[in-house]
Amino acid sequence: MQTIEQLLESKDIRVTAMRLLIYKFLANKQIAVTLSDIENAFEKADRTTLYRTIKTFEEKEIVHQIDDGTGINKYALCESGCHCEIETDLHLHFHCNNCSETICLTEHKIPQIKVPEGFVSENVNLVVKGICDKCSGQ
Amino acid sequence: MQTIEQLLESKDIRVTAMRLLIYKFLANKQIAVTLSDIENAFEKADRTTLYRTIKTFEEKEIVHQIDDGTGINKYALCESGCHCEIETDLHLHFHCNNCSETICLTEHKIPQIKVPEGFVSENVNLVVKGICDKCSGQ
DNA sequence: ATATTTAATGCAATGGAAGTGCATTTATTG
DNA sequence: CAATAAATGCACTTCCATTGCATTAAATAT
Ligand SMILES: [Mn+2]
Ligand SMILES: [Mn+2]
Ligand SMILES: [Zn+2]
Ligand SMILES: [Zn+2]
Repeated sequence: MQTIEQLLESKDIRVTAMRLLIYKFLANKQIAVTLSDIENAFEKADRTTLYRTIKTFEEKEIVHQIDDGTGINKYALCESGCHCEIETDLHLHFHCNNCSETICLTEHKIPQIKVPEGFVSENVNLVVKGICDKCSGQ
Repeated sequence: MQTIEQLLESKDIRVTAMRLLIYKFLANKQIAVTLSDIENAFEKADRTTLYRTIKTFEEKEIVHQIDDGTGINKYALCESGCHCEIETDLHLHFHCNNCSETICLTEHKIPQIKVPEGFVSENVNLVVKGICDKCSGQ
């Protein structure tokens, strides 16, 4: 069991107060968040700092960006030990048309997708839209 | 074999010079195009007109919008007789990381995706990224 | 401990793209 | 031809992502 500080350091991310706060914020969320979500949670902090913090987290692979089709980038912590760039680690995302929340279905890996001759698959983005468990009333 | 005019009329789209031009432009493209692509092809036309024409085509289901993860909406003609809203008609899209082109793989339908209990799937977006046939040199 | 260097943060500004209100032109219909 | 409705053009707005540069804070060397 490592502390957040240790995790950040192990990924070559220098520990700052802001980074710890943002990490904890993401860790507490069960859903993917937008930059604005983070902004609203930390009103005193500058938007740019939040933006760059997320980008740093993304580069160092403790956060992955999610394109759920809303046109707004969302972010979520990676599973510990995940390698988002590897196809076998890719999970699908669910976007609720009712509450607009987007969640990682980390248990649901993306199936092998066949592409035509001559095409090389490097990455797959799979987003399912519909009604989430909370909104479907069950 | 129906003319473009007949196709538009059958979909309740009034025929105008601009609409015919845009339709032909889309029909000649083998790849999905952005609004800017259309803008560049028709410099005399106003962007709003092009925008609204595409939106009309989309509503009337002769064009589908593609979110390939670049953050810029792309559009492509639907197959004749397709119903983009129906899950079984959904095909996957391929985005080339080299030439940045996005193409419809209309032959490749999206496989049935399992979602957890309580979730209801209404729509699926599947984008494969990698190297296209032209760029892979084969 | 202090000076030097490097990284993080804050502020201001930019740019791209989507979208809208309203006036004008064009097409349709009585 | 007059009346009506739709399409087009122009100006403007909003939202989000991104960058340059000055400032502050942290890390390292002296
Ligand atoms: Mn995820
Ligand atoms: Mn397509
Ligand atoms: Zn929901
Ligand atoms: Zn290519």
